[in-house]
Amino acid sequence: MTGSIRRAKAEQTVLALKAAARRLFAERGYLNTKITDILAEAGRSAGVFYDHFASKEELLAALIADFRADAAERAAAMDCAADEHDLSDRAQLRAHIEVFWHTYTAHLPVMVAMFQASMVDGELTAGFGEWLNTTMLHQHLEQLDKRGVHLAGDPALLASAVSSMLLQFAYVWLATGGRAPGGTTARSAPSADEAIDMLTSLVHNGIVAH
Amino acid sequence: MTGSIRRAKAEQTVLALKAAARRLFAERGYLNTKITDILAEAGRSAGVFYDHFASKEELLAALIADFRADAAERAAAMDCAADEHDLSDRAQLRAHIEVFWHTYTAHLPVMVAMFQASMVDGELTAGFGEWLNTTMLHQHLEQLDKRGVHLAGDPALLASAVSSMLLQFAYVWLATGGRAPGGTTARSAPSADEAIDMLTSLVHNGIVAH
DNA sequence: GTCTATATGGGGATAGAC
DNA sequence: GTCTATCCCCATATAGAC
Repeated sequence: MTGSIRRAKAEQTVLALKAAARRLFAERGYLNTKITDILAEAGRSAGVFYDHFASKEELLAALIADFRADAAERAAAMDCAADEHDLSDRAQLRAHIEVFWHTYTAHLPVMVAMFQASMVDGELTAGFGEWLNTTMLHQHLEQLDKRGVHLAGDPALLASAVSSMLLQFAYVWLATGGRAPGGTTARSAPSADEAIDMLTSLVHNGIVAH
Repeated sequence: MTGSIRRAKAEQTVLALKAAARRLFAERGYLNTKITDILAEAGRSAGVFYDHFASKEELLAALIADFRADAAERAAAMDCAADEHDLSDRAQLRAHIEVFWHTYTAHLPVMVAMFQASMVDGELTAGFGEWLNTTMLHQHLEQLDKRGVHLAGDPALLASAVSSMLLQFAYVWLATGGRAPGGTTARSAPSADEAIDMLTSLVHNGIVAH
């Protein structure tokens, strides 16, 4: 049964490489991380990487798959179908944003990596915000629209704007280590809850026409 | 007077390099543009680049300087001091967003480059949105706050969120060639004016508490 | 499955002729 | 000032021993 032992060891190595990659992506970013660095961080030596992944992109794809699985689970944990939600209800909206925030936080390395990879790839640029944009926002907004709520603009545009804000804001906030943005205000650093509240208010008031 | 001739030729080369860089940044992005490419695009040969710039970053710095000059001019053209503005007035807010949009459009290559460079650099990540964030937004929001307007959150956080939205939305919109985001809606592509209207409504309603 | 050693190539950067 | 030629570093990727 040496076969299964070998497989187990390989599995261990794959996990070690993924873990190392996540650490480095969070620390220095995806583009600045060389395959060599990942190997070193994982305590493995040169050739090993290619025994498990064809390229750095493929590793990222694996991480994204892991992320998607977890994101789907978190989304499902919010129970019920999209048409039962009502984003014009503040509490529900906040719950959505909170899920987004915690998912983003939990997968920060992958988020950073996707973000940076999309800068270079072009193919990914358009498709990047989709898990958020289409999955969570666009449909909900269409729903509201059909339900007769007078929105601030075209649902697709609105969804794009809101997801842009959430993604970029979270990126700046988290990827820079939670330091308060702006910086001129001499206050104690705002908490994540404060940020989520602010985002909730902004979106809640912003998406409907007044 | 060969000295001045040489200087003039050098100046020409610098301009040619900058122009070539702008073209390529817009076309394939900053990170994907190699120094070699810029030289080829400018029709110059290998060594020339380093006679004028120490690195690609330095070239970008020069482009940013050009941009800042123009941006300052556009901002000044909106006349008057910051404390005379009132972002809670929809027309004034729209004018601000319009200036941002047109400035962004006019300097798309530099915007793309700054954006991408800041994503990778980390040093720049925080500092990137500042011309917009601090110059235009943060101060205005502080003003409103002091004037007793009840904002949706901490001015610094709000400013960061709004600038995040504007930058990311414009990036996705413009850098991907103005293709409509989302894409599932089978409508004719929305116009820039439509986008600006939407952003105006979103911000206008979003920043004040209701 | 994992290691060491090494081949390959792209792109940054410089030297020196013109 | 600009060109050609070249160096060199570093990351990717493979070969083959263990």
